Amino acid sequence: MKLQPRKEPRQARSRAMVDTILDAMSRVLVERGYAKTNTNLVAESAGISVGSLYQYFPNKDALIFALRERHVTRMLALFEDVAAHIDGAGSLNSDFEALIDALVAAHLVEPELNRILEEEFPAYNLPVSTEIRQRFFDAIRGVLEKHRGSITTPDLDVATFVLQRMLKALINAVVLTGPGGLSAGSVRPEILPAVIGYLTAPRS
Amino acid sequence: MKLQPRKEPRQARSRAMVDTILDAMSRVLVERGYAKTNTNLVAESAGISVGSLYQYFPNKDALIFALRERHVTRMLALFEDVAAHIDGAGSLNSDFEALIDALVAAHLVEPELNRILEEEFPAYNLPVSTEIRQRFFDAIRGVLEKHRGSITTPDLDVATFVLQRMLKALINAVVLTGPGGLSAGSVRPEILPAVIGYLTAPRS
Amino acid sequence: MKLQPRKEPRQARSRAMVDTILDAMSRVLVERGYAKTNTNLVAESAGISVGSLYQYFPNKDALIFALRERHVTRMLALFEDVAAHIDGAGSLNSDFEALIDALVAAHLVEPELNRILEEEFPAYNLPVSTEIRQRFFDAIRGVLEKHRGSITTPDLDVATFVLQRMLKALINAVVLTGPGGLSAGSVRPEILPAVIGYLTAPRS
Amino acid sequence: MKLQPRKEPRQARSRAMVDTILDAMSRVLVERGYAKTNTNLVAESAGISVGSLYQYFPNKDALIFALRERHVTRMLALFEDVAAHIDGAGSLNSDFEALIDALVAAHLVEPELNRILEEEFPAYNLPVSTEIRQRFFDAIRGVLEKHRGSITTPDLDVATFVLQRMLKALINAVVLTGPGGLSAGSVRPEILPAVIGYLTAPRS
DNA sequence: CATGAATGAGATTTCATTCAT
DNA sequence: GATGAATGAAATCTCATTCAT
Repeated sequence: MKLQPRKEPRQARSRAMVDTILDAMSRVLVERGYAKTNTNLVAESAGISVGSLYQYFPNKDALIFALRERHVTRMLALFEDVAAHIDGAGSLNSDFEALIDALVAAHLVEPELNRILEEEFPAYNLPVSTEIRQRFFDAIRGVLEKHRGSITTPDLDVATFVLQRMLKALINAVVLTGPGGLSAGSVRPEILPAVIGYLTAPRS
Repeated sequence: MKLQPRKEPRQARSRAMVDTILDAMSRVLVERGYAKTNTNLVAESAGISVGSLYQYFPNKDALIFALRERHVTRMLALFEDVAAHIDGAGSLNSDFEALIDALVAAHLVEPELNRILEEEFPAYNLPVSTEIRQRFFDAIRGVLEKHRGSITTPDLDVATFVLQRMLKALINAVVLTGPGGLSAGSVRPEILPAVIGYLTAPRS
Repeated sequence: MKLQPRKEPRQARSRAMVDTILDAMSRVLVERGYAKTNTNLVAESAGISVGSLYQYFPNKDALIFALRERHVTRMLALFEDVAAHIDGAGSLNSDFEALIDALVAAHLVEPELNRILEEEFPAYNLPVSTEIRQRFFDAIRGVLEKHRGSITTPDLDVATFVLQRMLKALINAVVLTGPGGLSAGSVRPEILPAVIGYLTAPRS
Repeated sequence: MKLQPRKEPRQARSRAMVDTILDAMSRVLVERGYAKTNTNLVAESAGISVGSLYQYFPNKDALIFALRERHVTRMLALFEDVAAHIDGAGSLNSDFEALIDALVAAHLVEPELNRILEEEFPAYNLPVSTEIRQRFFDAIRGVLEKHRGSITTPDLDVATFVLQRMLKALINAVVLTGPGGLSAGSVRPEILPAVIGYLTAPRS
């Protein structure tokens, strides 16, 4: 008579393992850089055998993809939390200020890993899943909708797309470059004007 | 009486060879992607032996670096041509329209190569030479200076830096994405408003 | 009741493998000479893949070094066995006769390999480990000490050093040269007089 | 009407060239070590083209062989000069003292080159020419003959052979090891006792 | 004869992946 | 399922030698 057959044994063990492996991958990546990262090293760092690693990931690309996916998901979580609290009661300015803060915070989740993923990575064949992309998109678009009246941009989809690119570029400029130099300090306060400027620019 | 028939052997032959090799590199890169590009293939595609390739480039990285450098230099040439004709007589709007056109044109020099270079590359290991960067920077800054009066951004250096990032991100969005999708057609006309919006945004 | 059937997997397998590889290295070296020896050939001759070879030796030099070390260790073993039996009860003459016999025997362990190792090698890059050297030195010095009284050489360390060089040179002369020629037969009996002559030479 | 067609044009030019090349080879060898020496480098250092180098030497081995040969010949010249002055009027002791001095001097002709040639060299297929060997042999044997009466060694050929090996080993021990350490200072004065001891050892 | 660019076989080493235990 | 030794294709780079100019 078995009571409480533990809980979700297979799945759970699997999840934990997957995370252990991704943690190891992240660690090795950060410690040695992409060029010197290899599956054996990752397995070792995860405290398992390569064979086991291949039980959870069919190949190296899947591993990379999963790590990126997890990283972006974590960023998304942080970002959506903030975005959810934007109720349109605030001004366009204050709402986007919050959004940008959230995005910057999101980019600081695992900054070194983020840098590797952004800079050192052959993005070959490994696009971020469309679902994640879509949710980032939706979060931004949601805020835009709440301020439809104050925005001059004709098409909200296009505006969202443009904003997404702008924000990513500017935030990476702030986050990726080492401390010192032109960027970090002085670029940060320019992001909001750029966003608001674009959204409220007079259109002919 | 012979007019300089001499010949310019060394330099000339070398230049031609270097270009032949870079052309081959570009071809292979575009055809097979970075991951499947190797020096033997490049040499073969250039119609020379690996040995010869290594007579002109000390190693694979130097080859990639040189290709990027050549590509960016070509883009810069196109861009500077246009930028040079902007004399400040036009409006901020029309001048930046011209600048954006030039930049888009520059990004269409070798679009597939450009895509590989932008997307598949360990940017980290292969920074574009600072001279090229600086000249792009100067060209943009030059236009800003001519319109200093109509711009609300306090620091022109920072503004240039921000613009550079914004422009690169948006133009890539236009240029890099395959046909179809949101981008190309609809994003293009948004670049100018984004730029002008940022530069003329009211500051508190 | 099973008596320690356990198994000694890692170490044991590793040892065997290392020996298999060194055997193969030795074989290839003897068959083709150093210049024509390469890791692929060694792996093939060992009946393993190159990859496996590199699991046991980090690079080609380590392989050569290990082979030399093993060879010299085997020679040392043979030599020490004999040297251990020299108790000083015999005459200087008879003791060194035994020592020389032991040394010659030691040099005949794997004569062809020995020849390659002695003649074809960048000795400079591959010094024999100092421990081995020291033990050869000690064995000789031990015998000298037992006959301190009959030896005219003032410094035993120097004498040992000189003897080591002399013995190596003369024994190699006997062992290394192909059959026929002056050496083998007629040089052998000269080694003892040379040694004894040196040790007992009247000093001014 | 041509007078004085220069003198020995072909030969002379050839000789000079050969020496220039060997000098370059020696220089490169000493500067970079055997492993990093290659024909292109040698040609460059000689101030000629590789093509020209191959006009004078059919292949790399011939180059190495010639260099060794030249080096050994120079050593021989120095050595024979001294040996020629030994007229048997002196004692066995003093004559061999002179001989050893000459040999040491000979080994110091181009010490770094000598070291490379002795230690860093795969001697594969490249024995010193028998003529040179023979002349070294004859020089030593000549001295022995002059002291036939005071020597106990039965066969002079064998004695010469043995002496040659002993001397080479001991002198290299003195010459090759860097300053400091056991060797240089203290081994040098042991060479003569070793030689005399061998030659005058009482025989049963 | 001289030149030196071109050659290309070949050597070392890496690492994603498999599979017998 | 886990293990990790074994695999071997593949990649980078070197250098003795040739030969068209």
